[in-house]
Amino acid sequence: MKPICDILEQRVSTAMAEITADDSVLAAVVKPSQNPQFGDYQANGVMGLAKRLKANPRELAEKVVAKLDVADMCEPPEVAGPGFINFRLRADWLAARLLEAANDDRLGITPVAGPKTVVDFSGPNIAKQMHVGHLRSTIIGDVIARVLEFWYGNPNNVIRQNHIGDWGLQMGMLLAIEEELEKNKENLIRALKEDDSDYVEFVPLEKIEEAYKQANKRFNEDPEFAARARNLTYKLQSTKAGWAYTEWFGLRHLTLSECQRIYERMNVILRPENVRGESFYNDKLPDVIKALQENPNVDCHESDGAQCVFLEGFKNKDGESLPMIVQKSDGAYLYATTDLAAIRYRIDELHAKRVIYVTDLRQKLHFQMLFACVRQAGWAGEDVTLDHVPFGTVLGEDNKPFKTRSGENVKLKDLLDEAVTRARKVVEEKNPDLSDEEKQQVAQAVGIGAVKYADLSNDLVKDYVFSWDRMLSLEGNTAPYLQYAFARIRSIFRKGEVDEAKLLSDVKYLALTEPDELALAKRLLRYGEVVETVARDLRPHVLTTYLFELSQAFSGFYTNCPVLQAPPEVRPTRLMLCLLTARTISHGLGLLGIQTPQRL
RNA sequence: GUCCCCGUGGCGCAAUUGGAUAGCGCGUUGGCCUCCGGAGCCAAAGGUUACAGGUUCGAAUCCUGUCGGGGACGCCA
Repeated sequence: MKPICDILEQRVSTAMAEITADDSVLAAVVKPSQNPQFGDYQANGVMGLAKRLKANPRELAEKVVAKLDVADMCEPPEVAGPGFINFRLRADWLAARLLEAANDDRLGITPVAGPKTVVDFSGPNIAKQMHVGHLRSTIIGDVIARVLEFWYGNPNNVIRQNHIGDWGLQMGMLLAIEEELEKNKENLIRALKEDDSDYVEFVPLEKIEEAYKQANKRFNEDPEFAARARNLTYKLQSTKAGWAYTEWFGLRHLTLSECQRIYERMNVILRPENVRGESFYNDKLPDVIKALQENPNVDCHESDGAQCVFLEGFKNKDGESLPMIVQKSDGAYLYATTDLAAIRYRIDELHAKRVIYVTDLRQKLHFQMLFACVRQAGWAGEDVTLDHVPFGTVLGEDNKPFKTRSGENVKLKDLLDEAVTRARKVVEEKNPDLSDEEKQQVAQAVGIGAVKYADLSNDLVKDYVFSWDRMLSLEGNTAPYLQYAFARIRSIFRKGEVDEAKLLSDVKYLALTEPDELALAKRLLRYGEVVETVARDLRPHVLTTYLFELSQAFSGFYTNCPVLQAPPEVRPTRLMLCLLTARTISHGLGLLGIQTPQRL
């Protein structure tokens, strides 16, 4: 079934087309009503049309209503205010749709064919532990991929790409340190291999990260070291046969294994085969420069020793044309170059028709220039959509970027540990009778869920303050609240010893009469249009808001409508409402990468 | 200096991107429930949507300016 909004949109615009000769686009602009007194849905488009036709909007609306065929699903529509058309859904139609949803794995949501889409997210760096700086991109990117996979009904249509930082000077610096250590047989990377043939099992990334910081310092203070680092960078990039490449490969493998563990703990779907790091594009970079220089539509030339692309409409602080540097004066390439190579690869090799970048909003200008450049170069045609999904900063209680007391970036590993520890206390309090193992599983789901939900539940472009107390609260718009709601519904089925398969096959109609039943039913049926909105606008908080409102609607229903003690003629209907609510919460949280334990 | 983003009851956030009387949670006040794990429920108080203009049937949303906060702006990503 299509979302109700879309069904009505189509019906109303058809009616609008019948009463006007104007064949330009006729948008009915159907939206859910904010206020129940105006019905369930409203069409706002007639007022816009009236303006174009210089007609009286109310009269026009009456004409549209006369042509409108919605008797199967709605009470007779009403014209109200300056020209709104209000719709109230019929209880029997709602009931039929709910049964349809209940008997469908996709909750009655029809997949919509979409473009082949690349989602670029996470992007950690080699030799560094993942930290809060990677939190949002990783969480949000995964959600976007999950939502599009579901909405398109075809997981193969969505390609996750992890554009890791695994190349460049910082690698040379680290290799320079390693070179010194090896002289003293104290080597950093190889020591791990000797300890264990599968060095993945031992990952003192902390040690490597320390060496990395040391290398940065040395690089700035010691010219001999700096020269050696540059030389090793060159060696690394010029041949796969040498020591430098081998060491680099071990380092990379080690870091990625650690990342993989983090992704799995976070319930984020991102696998080794999704990794296309900077190194992957290395041999494609010279051709990027060449292609830009030879492209008659692109102004790419040398400036102050660097190769730059100059794009119209971009100015620097002196009001001069702002260059996008694609090759430094020393011949090295930059992230703009790799991003250009990546975008070509995604369009030409992966056949992407839509590319989505999930990064913090400080990179906005970079992506504007990048997109402008590939458009101008003709590498991305009109059939390709390029999106940057920018997000704000995670702040500490002091309203400054979230750091440890000593001013370091908070490691994701530590953050996840603390989330689970704190969630364990909540579980301990709520349900002390669970087995130790189950408590730990639940704590995992609740803790990680809380962190993710807090990140997703407000507008992406805004900063938010990281607060354990708020995100782990069982009250308000949080993951634990929804997980608890789910667990409570599951407990109804346990207590009533309900055979769900039998319920589904037995129930042939739903008797929706109570206002709370109807309100819940209508809320349940809006799930499809919510998923559609998230897929279209890439705004996950629309989904969190919906799930919270759904739970509130359920609360009202549950308070006023007994389920297990209900008389036999209404009990199946109410059980079905419970079942669908639980499934919708679970499915929605699933799209957010959050698990729903049966008990909490 | 230029550009971008943000500003909504005491606090935290929404408002389906121009729709009707700006909603929700926390907190506050008063009431309700001998009931499926209170995730309670109902009611009340609390708003000039930072400010000033403008656009139109209609503005938190669009335009102009001001104030406040954050960010970006040539060899980092």
